[in-house]
Amino acid sequence: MAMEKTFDAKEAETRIYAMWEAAKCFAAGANAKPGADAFSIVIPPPNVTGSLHMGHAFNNTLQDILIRWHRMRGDDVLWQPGTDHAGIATQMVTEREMMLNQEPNRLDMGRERFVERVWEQKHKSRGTIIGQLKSLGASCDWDREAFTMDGGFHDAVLKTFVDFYNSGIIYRGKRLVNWDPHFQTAISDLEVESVEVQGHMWHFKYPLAGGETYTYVERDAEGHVVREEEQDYISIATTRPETMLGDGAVAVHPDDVRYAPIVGKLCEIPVGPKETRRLIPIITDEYPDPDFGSGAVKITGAHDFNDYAVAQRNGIPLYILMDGAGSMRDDGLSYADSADIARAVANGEMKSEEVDVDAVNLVPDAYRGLDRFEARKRIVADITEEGLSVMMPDEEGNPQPYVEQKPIMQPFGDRSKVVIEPMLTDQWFVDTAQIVGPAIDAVRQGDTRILPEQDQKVYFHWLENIEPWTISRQLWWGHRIPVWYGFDLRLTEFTDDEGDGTLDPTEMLRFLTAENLVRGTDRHHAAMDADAVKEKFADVIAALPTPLNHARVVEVEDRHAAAHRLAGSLAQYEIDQDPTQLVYPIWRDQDVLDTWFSSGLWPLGTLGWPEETDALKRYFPTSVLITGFDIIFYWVARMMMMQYAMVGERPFDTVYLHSLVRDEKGKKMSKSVGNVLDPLDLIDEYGADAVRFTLTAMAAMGRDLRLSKDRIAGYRNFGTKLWNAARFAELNSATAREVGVSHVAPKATAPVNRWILAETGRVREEVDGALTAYRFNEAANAIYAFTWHMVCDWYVEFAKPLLQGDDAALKAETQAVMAWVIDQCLVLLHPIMPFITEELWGVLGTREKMLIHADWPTYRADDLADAEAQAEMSWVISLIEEVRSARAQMHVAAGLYVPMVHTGLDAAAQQAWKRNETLIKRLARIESLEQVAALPKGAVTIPVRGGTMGLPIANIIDVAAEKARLEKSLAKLKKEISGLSRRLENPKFAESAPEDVVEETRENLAAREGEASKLGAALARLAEVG
RNA sequence: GGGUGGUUAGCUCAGCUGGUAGAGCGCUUCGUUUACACCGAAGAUGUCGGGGGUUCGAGUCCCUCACCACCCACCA
Repeated sequence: MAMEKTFDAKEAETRIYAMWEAAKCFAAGANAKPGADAFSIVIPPPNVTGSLHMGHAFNNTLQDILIRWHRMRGDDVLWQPGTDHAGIATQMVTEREMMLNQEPNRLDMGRERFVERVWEQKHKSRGTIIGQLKSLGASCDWDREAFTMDGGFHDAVLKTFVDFYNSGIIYRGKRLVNWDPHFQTAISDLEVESVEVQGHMWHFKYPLAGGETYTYVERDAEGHVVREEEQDYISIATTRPETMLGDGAVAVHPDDVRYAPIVGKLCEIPVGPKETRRLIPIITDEYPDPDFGSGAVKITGAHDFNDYAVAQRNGIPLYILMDGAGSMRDDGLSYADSADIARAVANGEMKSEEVDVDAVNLVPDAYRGLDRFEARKRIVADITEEGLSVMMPDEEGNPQPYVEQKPIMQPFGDRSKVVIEPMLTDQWFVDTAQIVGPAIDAVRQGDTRILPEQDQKVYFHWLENIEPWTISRQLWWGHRIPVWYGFDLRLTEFTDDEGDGTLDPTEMLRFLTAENLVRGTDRHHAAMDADAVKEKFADVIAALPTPLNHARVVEVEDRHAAAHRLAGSLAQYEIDQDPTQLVYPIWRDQDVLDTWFSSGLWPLGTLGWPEETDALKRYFPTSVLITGFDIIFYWVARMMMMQYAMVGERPFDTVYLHSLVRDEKGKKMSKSVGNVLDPLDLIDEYGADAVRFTLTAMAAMGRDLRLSKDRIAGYRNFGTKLWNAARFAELNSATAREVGVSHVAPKATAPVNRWILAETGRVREEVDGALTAYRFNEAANAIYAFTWHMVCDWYVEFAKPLLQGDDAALKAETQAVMAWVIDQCLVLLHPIMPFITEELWGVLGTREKMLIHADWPTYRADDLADAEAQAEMSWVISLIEEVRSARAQMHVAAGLYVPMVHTGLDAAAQQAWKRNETLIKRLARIESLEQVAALPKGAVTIPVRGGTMGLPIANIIDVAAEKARLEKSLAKLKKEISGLSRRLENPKFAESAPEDVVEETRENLAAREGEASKLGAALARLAEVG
């Protein structure tokens, strides 16, 4: 069959992939030799509704290279694929589509139906990304494809949650967390991005209580008074005036003498109805920086992380001002009642812990229900109007409200892009400090290696300063938190009418109305499933007084439903006095787990844990994780912590963190900027092999890579080059099909064949060495340079005369060597360019196995090394290069064959000539070689090792050009010679430098001097001509 | 404010444990020699960011400065 001139990637890639799949080539353990070592990789699971972007293409190319390489080496290989349910992202995608389809929205749909709807979305889009990975050539064991919400995986998540819960690693609490007002859920620190934006800082007066005054004195660095005045207020700077309503105190630094006179006094928050304005104390704390702003900070514990810490330290009450959407609250108690409670706390009549923060609402009616940014505007306007802004003179000296324009770091949700609000809410947390130890030690001790090594520092820094991890999300799509709640009927405040210290069931029942229950105390339990939970609650019930101890457990939707159900049940009991009809309602936590909590279990979960599966035994710990450095905290660190916590073992032997793929200008690819290169488009245009090779060649460790289409086209051309080398071999019967499949290097006698075999041995070691060290780019470059510049540029050219010559034995030998060498190129290139190599493998021979399962070579460079042949061929190559260079510069017509002479070549050179005469003559366009006593006048001089050669072409030579050429070469040589001799003349060099370096320098110098003298002689001859 | 990486040919970047600079693309000239014009041959281009130090010798190690990028961080 005649080969086409180019490889049709589009047609072939699909066909070849299907062939591999049909033959189950990717299955775990396929091509494993008996007793082979396991080699396993878990794929970083892409979002199930996502599509392949350049980062995925890069990431999976690297994984596939390692997988294919190890598979060919006969290891027991598993590449575990799968997708992530990606809570927020998938919920977002689904809701967007529902909106486009004009389906009812999530809330109208209800939780159960909505979750079903997301599953539909999942099923619909799952194939997309998987198909895209396949078109890239990823050789995952697709039969094992996992999903983070599969039943088995869910078991792993549940078990982990329950174990953590039972050992106190997971806890629930009302804490200040990052709240995303768009998605209306808590998010973790990592999902918040700080962005610098232009902001304002307002300066307001908080009047001192009772019109009190003090002398405010400001001094410069030398202690001179720069300002002194009587003030009846304290000046506060804030970027968030809307939070003033929730202030609990004003704090100043204990050493700040300016405010010493008023510490402990009260000041008034200058917002809201005048008659009900709250007074808050002026306290001291280390937190305020006296040099910043006025040095006085308002403390709003429920809406700022710093303030929260100050409030905790000083017992300052927390007041929640906003709802989940980021609007000023319009629920709970009236403003007047709330203000009364706040005053009672301030007076010490009530403890701040006793305040029901969810009920107290200190937002005045005028601001209730306003969006937070609208409220800010109104409050600023109101304060300014009232004259409570601090005034500063403008350029003309007229006093103006003091508002600084300044850049501030503002937190945004990484997905929603809205301003994140610190919110005081009930959430679940992982106390990561308890499980972080082994994850740090593993890397410290080298049990797990992180590459590039500099990223270890980042890893350590984060883990050593780890904060609790907020794992609950107020979403519907995800692993629902396996915790059920029931009312603690023992602890609720009953009125003991008889005062005898015992609880009368009837008194209890009267008290247990829905309203009281809703405000009562919960008691929660976690378990693997509802049955186990019921058992737990049975114990709780048994401990209750009669008749409640007869109640049976019933699960209801939520807390409200539970309260009503219980109240109803009790009302019924009042009537029929039948305790067996009493129910004890429980309800499940409404929240789901952070997606990263489940993907944190990816290695264990995909291998079947908590079941003791064979896969787990065989492939865990996994060999290497390849992922982007941007998820080192999100994912890598958490996997380390979680696998250690659950099974006490490292999840990976090595973690290879790669960098980001950027556009050709170095910008991060993003949809909004529109600079995204879609890997699928590129695959379509250039073929998967070209895209893969480009990414591999650019994968220098630890550096971002800039992708350009030119580069991809260049590597597509490389594929064509390989294709045509194979095509040449095929046309000349130099293929495995013709000469037979050879697993070992054929024997060769001709230097040119011995030489290429030696070079093949070298490149095989180079490729293996580079891959072992995860230097993907070096592996790519080594095999690229070998294939193109050794095999194509030289060997194929050398082989032409031999293949077309009369020497049958030499021809046969060359065919055998060429067939083998090209096979080796295919084998060594296959991990990087799987499609074209597999195709050629099939075209060039009939084999026992497909290339994907071919044996990776183990011959060593030393086995194939041939010093004599290598030296001889390097002589031949440099001769040809010299002749070509001289001809080009002398403008000798490219196709013209010219005679050549030499002046007494030494024996080695003569032999080299003789044995390679046909090749040299053809490639250098030499007609003949004759020995002469001296180079004729006007000859072009070609200095070679072991003699001087020349082209006696006086009739076509341009004397001036030749003179210039020689002088240029000579000048370069002289520069080198002077450098080398200066080194050798330095006595310290000989003393301290290693012998071989000194020796090499000497040889170098001698060679340069020899060449220089030849050029000098040539110049002299030219002078005679002139 | 900390941390990390970068600054090498016109462009994009290699250069691992110090021995005196490379690749691809682009550019110039020549070439349809029966594998390949997605090609071949030849060629031009570098104070390796500035300064200092260690060393016989530094793009490579140390210090320092400048600029760029990214990550982390609570300055109201």
